[in-house]
This record gives sequence, structure tokens and C-alpha cells, in this order.
Amino acid sequence: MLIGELAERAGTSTRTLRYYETRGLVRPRRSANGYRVYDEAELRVVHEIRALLAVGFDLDDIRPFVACLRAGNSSGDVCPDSVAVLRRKLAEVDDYLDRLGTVRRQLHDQLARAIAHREKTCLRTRNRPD
Amino acid sequence: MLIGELAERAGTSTRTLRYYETRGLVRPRRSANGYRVYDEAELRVVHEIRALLAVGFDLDDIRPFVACLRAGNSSGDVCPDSVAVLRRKLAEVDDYLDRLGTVRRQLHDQLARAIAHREKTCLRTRNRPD
DNA sequence: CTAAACCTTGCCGTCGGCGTCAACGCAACA
DNA sequence: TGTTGCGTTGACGCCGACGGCAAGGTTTAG
Repeated sequence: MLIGELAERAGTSTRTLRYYETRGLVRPRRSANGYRVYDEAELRVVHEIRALLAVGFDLDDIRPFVACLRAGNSSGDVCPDSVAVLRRKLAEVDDYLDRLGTVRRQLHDQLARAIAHREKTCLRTRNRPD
Repeated sequence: MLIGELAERAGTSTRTLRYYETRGLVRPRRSANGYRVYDEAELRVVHEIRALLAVGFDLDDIRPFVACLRAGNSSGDVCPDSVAVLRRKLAEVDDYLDRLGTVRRQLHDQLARAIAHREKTCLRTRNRPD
């Protein structure tokens, strides 16, 4: 399988696949003319990468999952390094959820106060002979 | 007040203040020698900017708040444009909270399954004469 | 023979909020 | 008068995951 086909089957671009390669996540063989040649397993790898990216992982975080797949596991999640990343990410998300909740409350209160203030001003304005 | 003093009183850097100026958020006078001169009100403005940045606003979002302050209001929140931004941001945060919640669930489940799988493997391994 | 449809490497552009020089001018003090 | 410590503009660097383009090589079909 050449890069164009893999890109299409994985729903991404050749540029992206070459980028993953520079980051050490995908390793194609090379044919005689220098073309990248991928086997079927790489499709799985690329899907894993895309899925984790979509969840908010960066490429460094994803590396253990790829290694886990490449080691022959049916899932990229089951290796200790992957589990460690999952734990860390879950903690990060929880943290972020907390802060975002705080921000939400701040915004909500701020909005409520601003609207209340505008109500008052509006009443004063309406009671004034304009 | 010169730029260094404002930077220190606002808890930021001169670079930052000059940047805000290029983005049209802060407008100092100039003294004869070309130095930026800020009046006291600008301290308030910079504080507003910093507070909103900390909440996750970008500089474009902040512009209405600064204009509101500059228009003589006691708070930057009370003008219609500011309220509109607050509403939009609140909606964005709610949206993000939703998605982040979904991600959290995904991560949690994924982690649970990975650990369960490791448990099984571990048992099999322990039961095998290694 | 040539065009089209692949492939290659390499390099610049993107976005935001600055940090970090460089190279210079101005002010004040010993 | 030299040093120190302000100020000025301008320009590049950063981060991350690519997009897009240039300038070439390869293969296949007509």
C-alpha cells in the first residue's frame, strides 16, 4: 500500500502521514524507487493515532499506544505505559473540568450582574423624560 | 506614569503592554522624548485585560470591555457589546464542558477496560508455570 | 511522445500572546 | 564623562499539527 491509498483509507492526508513518520509514529518500508510502502497493520496504527488526537492527546502521548499495538496487542491501551498516560490524561481532564466549572460560574455571575446593572440603568432611563 | 511603572503595578511586562498597544487595547500619550505616558485609568484597563485573559478570552473578545471602561463605566461588563461577548463565551464554555465531559467518560471507560484486560492477563500469567 | 497521476524532499505559513535579543536614544548621578 | 538604567522600534523565536507549494523523479495509459 502506497501513501496515497493509506491516506485515503485512513481519512487523512499524505502530508499528515509523512508528518507522523518524522515524529516516529509510523514506519513504512521503502520500495526500490524510494516510495513509502505500508502494510495493513499501519492502517490500524493511523486510526489509533487519529482517535487519540481527537480526544485531545498530543503525538508524544500517543507514542506508547502505537508501540503497544506494534508489540502485537489487540488494543493499544493495555500496556503499562499506555495505562499511565490514560491515568495522567484523565487527571488532567478532571483538573481542567474543575477550572472550567469555576470559569463558568464566574462568567455566569458576571453576566447576571451586568444584566442587573443594565436593568437598573434602563429603568432610570425610562423614568426620565428623554 | 511610564511603561515600566505600569508594567510593575499591573504585574506584567513592558513587552506585553506594547503588544496590547499594537492590538489597540491600550493608548498612552507620548511625552516630548517619545516615551509612552499612561494615566491612572490605564492601570484599571490593564487589570481588566489580564483578568479576562485569565478566564480564557482572547484580545479581540476583550476589546469591548476596554471600550466600555473607557466610556466611563464603573465596570467593563455593563455595555451591550460586553454582554454579548459574555453570553457567547458562556455558551462556548458550556459547549466545551459538554465535550470535555464526554471525553472524560471515554477516558474513564477506556482506562477501566485496559485495567480489566491487564487483570485477566496477569491472572493467566500467574497461573502459568513461568 | 506525452500527459496525467502518482511519488519524493524541503521549506515557508498558520495562530496568539507574548519572550528575547539587537541597536539605539535619553536622563541622571558621581 | 562615563556608567547605569530607563525608554524606543524592529525583528525573530516559540509551540503543534499540519497545509501548501516548488521542483523534481516514476509509472502507466493512450
